[in-house]
Amino acid sequence: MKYSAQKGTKDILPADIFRWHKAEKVFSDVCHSFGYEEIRIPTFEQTELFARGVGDTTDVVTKEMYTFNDKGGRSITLRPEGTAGVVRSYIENGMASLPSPVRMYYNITSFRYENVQKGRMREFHQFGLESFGSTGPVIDAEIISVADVFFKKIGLKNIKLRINSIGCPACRNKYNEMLKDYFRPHVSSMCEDCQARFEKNPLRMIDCKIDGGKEVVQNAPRLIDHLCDDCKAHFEGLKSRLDAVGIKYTIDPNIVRGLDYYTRTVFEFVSENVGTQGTICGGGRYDGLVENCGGAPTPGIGFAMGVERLLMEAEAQGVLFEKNDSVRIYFAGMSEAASQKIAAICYDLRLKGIGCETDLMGRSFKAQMKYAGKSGIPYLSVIGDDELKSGEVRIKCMADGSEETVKIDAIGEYLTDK
RNA sequence: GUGGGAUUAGUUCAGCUGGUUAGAGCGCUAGUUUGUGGCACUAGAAAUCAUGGGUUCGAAUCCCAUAUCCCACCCCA
Repeated sequence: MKYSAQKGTKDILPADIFRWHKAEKVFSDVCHSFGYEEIRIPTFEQTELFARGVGDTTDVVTKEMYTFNDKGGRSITLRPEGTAGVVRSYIENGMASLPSPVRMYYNITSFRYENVQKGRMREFHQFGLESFGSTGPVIDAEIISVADVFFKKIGLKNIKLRINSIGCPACRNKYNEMLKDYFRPHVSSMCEDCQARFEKNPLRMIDCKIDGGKEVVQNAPRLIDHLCDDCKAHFEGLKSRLDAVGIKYTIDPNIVRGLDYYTRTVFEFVSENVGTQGTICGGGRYDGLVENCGGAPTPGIGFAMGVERLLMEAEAQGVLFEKNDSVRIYFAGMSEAASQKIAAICYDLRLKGIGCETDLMGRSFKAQMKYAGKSGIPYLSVIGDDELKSGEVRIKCMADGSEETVKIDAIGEYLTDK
């Protein structure tokens, strides 16, 4: 039997892991610099939470969830995103009593049963963050700047920020009615999807790929022009805050977001190298979500970033990720006695936090040298009877071939100074 | 759920219109005589040619189905 990784899943191999470590480090550092602390939530939750939180009419919930009954008869779902779980945790752990805003970031895998394509997997990784308790546009702008700073720190260029406001339930309902009135005479001439959208979610008709080019669609009233006064003020506040910091953006009235919980601010960071799945990071405000999940009315906002997409973009842009070689020195042994001494030396060095390697294959001296050369380990030392007798070794710098003599007890210090 | 392209050693690929023991580069292991590497040379291991059927005297090669991979629709990170 030949086993293979399941459709839509991928191994992250040792040869590539340094890129992930780097991205994770930068993300957590940036989040910490804004005062966010990490939260780790479970991989699965009760199905109901996602149906409630993400919205039971969304594609994610209706056709993309990994749902099963466990042996106790509970309906379990592998998280399709992180927000619902964080919200659950916020409520369950009484975080409302913590100083506001409560800010958390996370690094998780998510699961969606979808057809695979470029930048889209069934198990994928997300960096995300959530902030609870603040209504003002100040936090909206700050969330966006976390992502912006992160992209700069990673070294990505030309990631475009697009923002929009989809209003509060009040202005959105009013707008939906307006849209329906507008489209009603034209529905019959539109695509099947749009005919379905007309009843369920007319907002979506605006960014339809098929009918999008039609004059009727292009001239349709835009939500951004029909916000209530409060929502309008909020959006203006966000823009002026972004301007103040110098973050560039474009207003894209077509950003809708497919998760039901969003209100007011929605945004995306988009690239052109990830195929048609260009959204590297997407997020927005969700003022009704905590209450909807059983908590006290609490405003919230957050984003999620697709790590695979992020790394793909980094690769496409030729961003360099440094790989720090943790193994500093290779010891080649000339005899059994030498190799026993080497084992003791290595043990000591590792206690001191210095990485080292020696032969594990029973190789000849020559073959050990070959391995040392190919492995890229920066320093080399040969230990044989002479060294055992003298208590001194010669340490060779592989890059330039220079050698220095060092007492065996002082190898650690020698390497630390380098 | 719907389309298009692909699937041959660990990996990247050859294998022409069906014809004996399926090849190469890279990688891997060992050696090129015993105290200094990456190179070079030599040898070796490694493939039920994605899986299951079918056509044929004969299939990696032709046909069908399934799976997986890549890309796209939809949707999202």
